[in-house]
Amino acid sequence: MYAEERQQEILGRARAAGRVDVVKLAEEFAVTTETIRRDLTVLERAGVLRRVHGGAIPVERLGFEPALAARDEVMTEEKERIAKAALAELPEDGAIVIDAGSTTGRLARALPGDRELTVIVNAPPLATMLATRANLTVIMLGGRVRGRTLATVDDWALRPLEDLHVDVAFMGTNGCSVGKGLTTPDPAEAAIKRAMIGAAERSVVLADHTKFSGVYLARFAALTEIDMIVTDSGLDPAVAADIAAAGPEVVRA
Amino acid sequence: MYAEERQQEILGRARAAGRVDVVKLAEEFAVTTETIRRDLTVLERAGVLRRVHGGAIPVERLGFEPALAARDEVMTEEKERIAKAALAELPEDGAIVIDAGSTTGRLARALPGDRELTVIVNAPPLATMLATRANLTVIMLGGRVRGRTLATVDDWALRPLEDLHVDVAFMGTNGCSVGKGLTTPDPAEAAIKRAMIGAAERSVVLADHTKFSGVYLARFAALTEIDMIVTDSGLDPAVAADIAAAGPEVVRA
DNA sequence: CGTGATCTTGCACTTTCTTGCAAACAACCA
DNA sequence: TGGTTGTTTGCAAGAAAGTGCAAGATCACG
Repeated sequence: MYAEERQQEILGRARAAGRVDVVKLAEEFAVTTETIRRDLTVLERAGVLRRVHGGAIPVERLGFEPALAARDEVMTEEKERIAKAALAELPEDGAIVIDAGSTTGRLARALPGDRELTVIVNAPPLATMLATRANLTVIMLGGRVRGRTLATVDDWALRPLEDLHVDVAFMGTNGCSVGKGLTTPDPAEAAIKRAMIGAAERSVVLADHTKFSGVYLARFAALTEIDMIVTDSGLDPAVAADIAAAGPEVVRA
Repeated sequence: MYAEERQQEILGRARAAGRVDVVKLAEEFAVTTETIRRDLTVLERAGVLRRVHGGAIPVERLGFEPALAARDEVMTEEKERIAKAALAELPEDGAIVIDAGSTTGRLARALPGDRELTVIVNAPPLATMLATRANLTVIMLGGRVRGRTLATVDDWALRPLEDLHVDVAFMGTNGCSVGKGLTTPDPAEAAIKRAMIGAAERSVVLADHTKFSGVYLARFAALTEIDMIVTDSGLDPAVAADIAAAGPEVVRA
């Protein structure tokens, strides 16, 4: 196993568990704690982890102080499958929007290396990850960066979207219901999402099945505006049928 | 078998398996490891693979950029001291701009946690790092993200700056000379830097002493526009005096 | 304020990488 | 055909990276 692979895996575990432990990692990878510490240093320098005494935590859950061992990323298996399935909707070339979010983040990571694409994002971590890819042109939407979601919002993010037209928007969501459509807790984020969908020829929503049981404050799209919803096999087929009846094609990966 | 064919085959295997091993490839293609290494170098230059110690990994498999961390491994001591010294120029509260760059990145990392500040950045990694801090409001400038420097450029980054006024701009630079002022290789980045300085009440440049021996394509500021230059003790005092005579206060940390 | 755990740092060892050079090979052009 | 030119490959020596070990510093927590 290469050092980079180990680091990748460590990052994944940190995001999944909300925190990793030096000694445990050393045991599981069968290396010494020094090696793990060096890995954590690399990851911290890359800006994706923050080291703490005994281990490290991913930057995106730094805002909340001390270790509520709350799992940050759940349903990783399903999200991976959803992202893979959504890749089928990628245009051969052209432009896409990728919304901020953990599932859409996996989609971004899985973008092929051999297709010339222009990618519009509003999440600084996504921009960092994608910008070094030789086959991609990355455009970052500006604006105030929300600490919670690490996504840009507000006026400066909205305005460029008015002048953009992309082939496909890959969107995340917090809630998805037949009656209320797609919802999210933050009105500012809802505004961005709405603008993203407005700028796109087709809109594809990536949502694991847990997202279909909640409704949040701000609606950013009705189901009729969405062309496809990619979810996992855990979604009740009856609900899937209801949604499909309301407009979007439903793919259960 | 031609080199080109072999490289395509290597790329195919890397994408299929997620990784390739130098020694194994050498055996299977019946060539020496040097040849394989040269192939991997070609593929890396094409932007489709990332070489790692012992082999290579396709870029789409990598979720973060390890190369980024490696970039600021030179002059770390000096950069750290420069960043610390520049902190003295922070306003009590108010707004600042932090330019993209490794030295300014260290400044960002060292920002105090007890001061209410609005921070304007054009580098996604900086935005990610700072956004989770409770005492900071982070505003990201949008635009196309350059892969080389991970900084946003072009029109959408420039326009918001016209409507902004900040107290201090902390700038990086590639070259700094008495005759030619502050220069950088990329005209698009020069435009952003120029706009940043224009939006700021005071401009502070962070530059280690190696920056004073080069001049690059595009000038983004004359020395008279700069209020202070923070550098390290490795700078020739005579040069420092020349610079100071041209306008900015020179601090040798 | 002490104690055990955790962290840093320097060093050594092994594996891997780079680089200069020469041989092998293909291509090109009288 | 034969000579020239440029590319590819292999070899060998020196450089660098990754890892583990050990000693000392630092931290968290009772």
